[in-house]
Amino acid sequence: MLQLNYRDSRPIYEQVRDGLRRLIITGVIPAGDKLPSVRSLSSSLAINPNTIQRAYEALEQEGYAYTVAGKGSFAALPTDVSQGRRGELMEQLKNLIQELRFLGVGREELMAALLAGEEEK
Amino acid sequence: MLQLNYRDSRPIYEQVRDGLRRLIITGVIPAGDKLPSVRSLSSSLAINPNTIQRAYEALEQEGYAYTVAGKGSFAALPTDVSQGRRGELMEQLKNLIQELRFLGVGREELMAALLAGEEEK
Amino acid sequence: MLQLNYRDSRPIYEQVRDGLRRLIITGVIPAGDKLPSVRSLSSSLAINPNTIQRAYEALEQEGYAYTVAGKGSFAALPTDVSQGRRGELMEQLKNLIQELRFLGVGREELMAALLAGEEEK
Amino acid sequence: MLQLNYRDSRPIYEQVRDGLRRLIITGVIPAGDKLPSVRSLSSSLAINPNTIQRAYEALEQEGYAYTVAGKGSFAALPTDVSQGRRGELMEQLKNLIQELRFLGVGREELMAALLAGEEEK
DNA sequence: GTGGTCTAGACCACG
DNA sequence: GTGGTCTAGACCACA
Repeated sequence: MLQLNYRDSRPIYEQVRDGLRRLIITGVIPAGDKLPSVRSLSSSLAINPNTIQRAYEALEQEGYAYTVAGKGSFAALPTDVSQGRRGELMEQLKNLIQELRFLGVGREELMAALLAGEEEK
Repeated sequence: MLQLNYRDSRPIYEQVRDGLRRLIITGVIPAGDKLPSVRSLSSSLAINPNTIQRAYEALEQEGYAYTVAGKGSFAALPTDVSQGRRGELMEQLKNLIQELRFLGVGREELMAALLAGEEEK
Repeated sequence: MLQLNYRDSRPIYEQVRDGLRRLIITGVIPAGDKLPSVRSLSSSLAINPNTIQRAYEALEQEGYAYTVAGKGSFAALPTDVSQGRRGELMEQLKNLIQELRFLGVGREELMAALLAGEEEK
Repeated sequence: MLQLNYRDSRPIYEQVRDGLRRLIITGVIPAGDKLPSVRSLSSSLAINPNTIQRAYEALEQEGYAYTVAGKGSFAALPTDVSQGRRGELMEQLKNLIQELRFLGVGREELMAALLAGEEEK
């Protein structure tokens, strides 16, 4: 379900966080559905539970998930995602477009990327 | 010329690298022009030369700069930038668009960001 | 009558306790009136009776309610509330005001909050 | 410098966080000053470094401190404190006043608390 | 069974 | 020397 790369410089908990976020964004885990438990994920990924929990805390802080003690963690609604996250992404987008344009990527190609994302969804 | 933020979680050398890259992308430092020397930057930013050196090495690896022994570092042409960097950015763009769409950002707003980046340049 | 929020980090029994306390404070349940029975609350909230029971015990310890064996629990008089609770609240108030002042909230705004609370009652 | 209570139900890291926050609010640690290092505090309080670090992370999230890797953590400006924290405190204040009024505490006494906080500062 | 907290101890990146 | 990350394993509160 999740792909980890130990050679990546990003810490494990960020990789787990990003992987789970992606599952939520892509609809693999619909809003309201339960995320894998800390323990099950830690054993299936062969990673310490503390590390997994840290990923969940980060995800919760962003607003992509919420946790009910004794019950588990669940995917939140898109409207629950923090405004900070939104602003951060828009900032990233702006910089990304600027650099890609510098590298000679045409507007058409960028448009295509925009629409491609559309279809996948 | 460069703005450092000690409160940023990114290490200093990454901030220097990103700052220089941005100067190149925005055309403040045109292709072929000399980048500030390690010594001058390290003294003007009050930072250890090793840290600056590391930023230059990273920039060179990405292809945004090249070093001439005894002469200094220079801004490279857009076409010199590594293919790896390009692919990475396109991948980022795809994911970014997907997440923003998930968060309810309309195609129009994304288009606007794309065109806005255009004007700034 | 009571609003539970499973996404709240507070345990359920605390939410029940706080909710009941609030009903008493706001006069929705006047002093001497019977509180809902453990059974009725547990079924209407779809919660384990043990959890409800725990909330009642906590409330009783604070002095906001008292239990008559075989009859149920009842809202107590304000004068029955424990001195410990009073002192605790005054301590909280002092700290709260100090922090708000530190954050730049003016005396006027604090005054307004004080008077607003008055009207609601 | 900090007072811990193992009999308190609040987790240690919250006690540390609250204690440090208080030191900042009261001006004992002025804005920009360095907070004790994770290691020094952990040894002086005889607590595991991980627990201390968790307190620092929480404090940073609230905006009361910021961390520079390899340098330490520092007290932030009041204006850096998150808006969420502000709203939370105002909500607490409202509820607190309501309960104290219910318990028979007069407006005069509340005013006094407000002004007392003023003097201490 | 679930998440929440804590300890003990380790290695690494950074400056 | 500093914080950042991770592991291994433990106990507790909650429902």
